[in-house]
Amino acid sequence: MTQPVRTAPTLAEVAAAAGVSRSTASRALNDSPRISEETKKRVRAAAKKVNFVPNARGRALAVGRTEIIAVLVTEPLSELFSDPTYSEFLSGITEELSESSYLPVILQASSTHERNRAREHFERRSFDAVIDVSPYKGSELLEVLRELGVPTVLCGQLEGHPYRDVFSTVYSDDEEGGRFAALAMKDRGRKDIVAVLGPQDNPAVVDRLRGYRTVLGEDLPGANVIYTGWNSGDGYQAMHQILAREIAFDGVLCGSDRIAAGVITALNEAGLSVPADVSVVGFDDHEIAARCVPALTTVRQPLREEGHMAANIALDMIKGAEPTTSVMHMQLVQRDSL
Amino acid sequence: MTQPVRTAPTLAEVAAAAGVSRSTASRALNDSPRISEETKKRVRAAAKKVNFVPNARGRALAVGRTEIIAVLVTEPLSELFSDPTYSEFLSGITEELSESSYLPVILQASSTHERNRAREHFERRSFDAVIDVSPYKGSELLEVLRELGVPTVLCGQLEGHPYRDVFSTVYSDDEEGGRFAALAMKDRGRKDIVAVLGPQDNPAVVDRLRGYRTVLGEDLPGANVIYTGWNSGDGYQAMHQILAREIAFDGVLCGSDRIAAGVITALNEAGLSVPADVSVVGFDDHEIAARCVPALTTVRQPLREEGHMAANIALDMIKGAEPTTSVMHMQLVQRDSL
DNA sequence: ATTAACGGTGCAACCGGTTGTACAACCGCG
DNA sequence: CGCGGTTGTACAACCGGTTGCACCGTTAAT
Repeated sequence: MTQPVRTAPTLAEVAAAAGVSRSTASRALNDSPRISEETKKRVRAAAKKVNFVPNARGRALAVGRTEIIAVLVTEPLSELFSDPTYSEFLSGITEELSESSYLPVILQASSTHERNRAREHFERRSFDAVIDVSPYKGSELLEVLRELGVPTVLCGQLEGHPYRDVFSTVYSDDEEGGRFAALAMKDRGRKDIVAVLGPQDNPAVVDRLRGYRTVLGEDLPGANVIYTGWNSGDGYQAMHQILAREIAFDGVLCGSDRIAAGVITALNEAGLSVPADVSVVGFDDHEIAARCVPALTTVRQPLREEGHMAANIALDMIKGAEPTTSVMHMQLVQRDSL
Repeated sequence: MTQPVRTAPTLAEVAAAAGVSRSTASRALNDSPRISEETKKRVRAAAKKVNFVPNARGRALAVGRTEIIAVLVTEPLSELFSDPTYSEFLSGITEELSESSYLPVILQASSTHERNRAREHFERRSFDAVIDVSPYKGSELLEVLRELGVPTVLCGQLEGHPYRDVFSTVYSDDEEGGRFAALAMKDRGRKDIVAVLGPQDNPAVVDRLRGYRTVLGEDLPGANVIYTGWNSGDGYQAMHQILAREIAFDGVLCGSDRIAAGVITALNEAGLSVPADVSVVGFDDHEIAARCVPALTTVRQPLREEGHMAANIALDMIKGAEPTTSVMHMQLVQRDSL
């Protein structure tokens, strides 16, 4: 039982233990070419012996970086948590940054109060870069980040791209995804389409619908478009509403795989067979998609790759790279529900 | 259109603008009693004028604190995200800390790789305290934190309390919650009980079951205990299995409100009425509970308050307080499903 | 009138690293 | 032998704040 509350060893102690100066110790540990192999070995041994780890605060001050990247979440956490696509995306970020010395941390800023706190820490330069996961809200913060010149990556397309020249952007081409889903329906010969989408104010939803329309035109009448939440329960309920209307339809485009799962359940309960009577196409290629019965044909959104991309761009911007915009491409995953 | 990439003003600039020394400027801004009101005003005006915000890195080095508290998540994010109780708890932490100058950040450490990264940043003293949201896994990290003497709060009861003397602990009394739910069943005269719980390896589940058993004894036979996931779909499926067994039961104890929602759906589909034929009791008092039909009787877990408590303990420990253990109490919320 | 007390301020050291530059020791060369 | 050129190291400044202490000018007490 070693006693804790050990005070951390400093570089000076390492230097003393190795019989060199602080500067030499620092260079040795940072593998500077100016230090002899001999000395490096001795310093490394000393560092290991006293369990030296460079103090983040001192290092940050000296090098002008904290090596921490904030992943900014401006939605309520509960909303974030209810959308499983986020977790995939966030994992992508973490995964990529774990190759570097940078640490991603999630920063919640949903309430005004929280946003003010976040703002303060941005002003204090607590983070080297910011990845904004849902830049649709909280634009005051974006304004602050712009003014401060903090490297920032927006995940999602901003209408009118007000910050295009200052911030980088990463997003999946939702319109393309919509086209892919709609094309699949069309190829299958489906003519009377219903769409059960996510929230109407969600930009991705808007874009996907535009994609649907590009392909389907009047085969997807406005009355057949329903906006709802992202969950299977929402899909279930929406499909019940549609069935109650007693309109004819032979295809359902869904805003998420979970919506699709609910839709299929409702269809089955109504005695309709998928895909014999009705074709269903999901969105996201969430793990639930493969487990559906029948397995769900869906549009895969490269979320993890998007995370990688966002992280890499952030790193590049820290090194001084210019802002860029990169678009990730969607992909149709053929399974059995079409 | 002001141009960005402004380099941040330093304390020296403020001092110059106010015609005082750096030290005086610092004290004035920190409201030291040794500075005259006159001077404070002048310095504050100067600071405001040049938009001064103290640099986190310099400040951190000087005061020995980063003013950042890590909320450590050792489960996969997806798991965290699938459990809505977390979001409530996390909000509690954020809420409480937003009153202080501390910033909570979520640190994901599910993979070994991520854990190593986290470990490094702990060793570098990047954070003033750590709140471990799910201390059941990743004990190597706990060991590191103990050795480093980083103030740490564990959220959840650890078997054997191996770190009781070093870390603080906050948890809800799950066993008590189990007793409350079971007592309600008993008072209602229910004799044949079924339990649809969360994952078997979850400590809260174990404790709750113990609470059930304390009250019900043989009214809850082992064969009637089903372990499953936390979602309504899981509850739905579990109840189907139970119904297929054709055993007699008149009460269902559920591990979460969402499980309960699924259970009720399944019961209704089977032609059983809640609460006339079967009583159902949930857990958590999640928002879904009040919206259920019939409205769900459930055990309220004071998640938000638990978050407040964890945050406060962390702050106290940073100031040097001894580790403490605090138990939050459960509460039965009577509604219509019993 | 001298001095102690005190409020207000500045100097300089410090937190823990990194880095520009000076310098000493050594080499080979003319 | 003296020179320029390497190589390896140390000194000291610096990053941007905070803080112990000395010092100044007042005013009150003796």
